[in-house]
Amino acid sequence: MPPVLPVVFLFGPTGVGKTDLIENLSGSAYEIVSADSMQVYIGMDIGTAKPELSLRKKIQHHLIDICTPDIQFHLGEFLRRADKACFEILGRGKIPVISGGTAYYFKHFLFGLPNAPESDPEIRDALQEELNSRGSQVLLNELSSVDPVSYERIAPSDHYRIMRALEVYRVSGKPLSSFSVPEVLRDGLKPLIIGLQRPREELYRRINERVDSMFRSGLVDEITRLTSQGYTSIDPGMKAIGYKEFFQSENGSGEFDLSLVKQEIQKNSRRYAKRQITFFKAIPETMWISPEKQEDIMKLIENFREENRL
RNA sequence: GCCGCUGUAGCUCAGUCGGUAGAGCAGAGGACUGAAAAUCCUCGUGUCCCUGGUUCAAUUCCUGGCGGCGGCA
Repeated sequence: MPPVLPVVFLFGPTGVGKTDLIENLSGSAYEIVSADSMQVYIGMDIGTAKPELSLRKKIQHHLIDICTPDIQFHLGEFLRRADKACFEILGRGKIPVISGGTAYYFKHFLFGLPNAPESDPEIRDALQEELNSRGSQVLLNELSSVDPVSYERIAPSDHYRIMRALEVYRVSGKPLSSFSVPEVLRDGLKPLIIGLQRPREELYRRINERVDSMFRSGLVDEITRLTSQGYTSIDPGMKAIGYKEFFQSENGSGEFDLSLVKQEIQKNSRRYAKRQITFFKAIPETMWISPEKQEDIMKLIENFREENRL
């Protein structure tokens, strides 16, 4: 019998108002497990809209500031740490609240890891090198002979997934398509899934305003500090929205057109929010609700906690 | 005031040797097998500025207006 794991999901697109809701949760009854692939990085505070230290003091947060931006954080690491954190929180007699915007992490927290082997950086680099020097057709040909099922499934222009499929084959000797994808909830999981949504227009307005306020709070200083620490566009953390745009717009002399950078960050954030919404919609048993309905949401969470009293 | 250029999708513009039109961006929908803030797929009807004329037919040619931009005064 696996241990029972009651857990609250609180997710929604960037800028929807997750943090504001968490402000209302009691730190003696709940702890937060962040499901955010970028807030894990130390020193990236403003651009990732990390919760304030004061909030993190009021209610314990996990999986924030756990590695430096040169490290590639990934799904497997998230699941290991999130599971561990959740059980520890339960051990303290509290309910874990997984909150964030990385939909992929939520999905696999529910269903578990895919069975395919984890990535191998050396093979991945080698594949990238082959792609650059020989072109995608060579990789496509290889994929069609080694894993025709994936070849059919993956768009020819989706180099990212082509490389992943070849990587799996080179690592394991078996095609990616031979590995099954979990389709039922993990044993013992008892989730309350709350999805936050707002009218699109309102969400975009909030995103634009939040990017403005990031600049007022010193986003440029943050980037300057990170680059002076030696981080460059190739570091995994620097691929985040709010950071990569600075590298892209740099005109060689170390100068950037700030208003252009800001516009790009706003645009990329809006598009990201849209992709998040699409992904979240596919997560089953989600109760969609407006973050304005704070009382209702709190009641849902409190009731869930009552039902799962240890 | 005169001369030249210009007015087409939310924005920037292309185009129709006369048969009511199409790109990029913005935007919308979707996918997602250990990088996911990644990666990829699909989606374009709008008084073609207004007016009159020529014509079977005008957004396209012509007249006259009204905007905009540039130059000369």
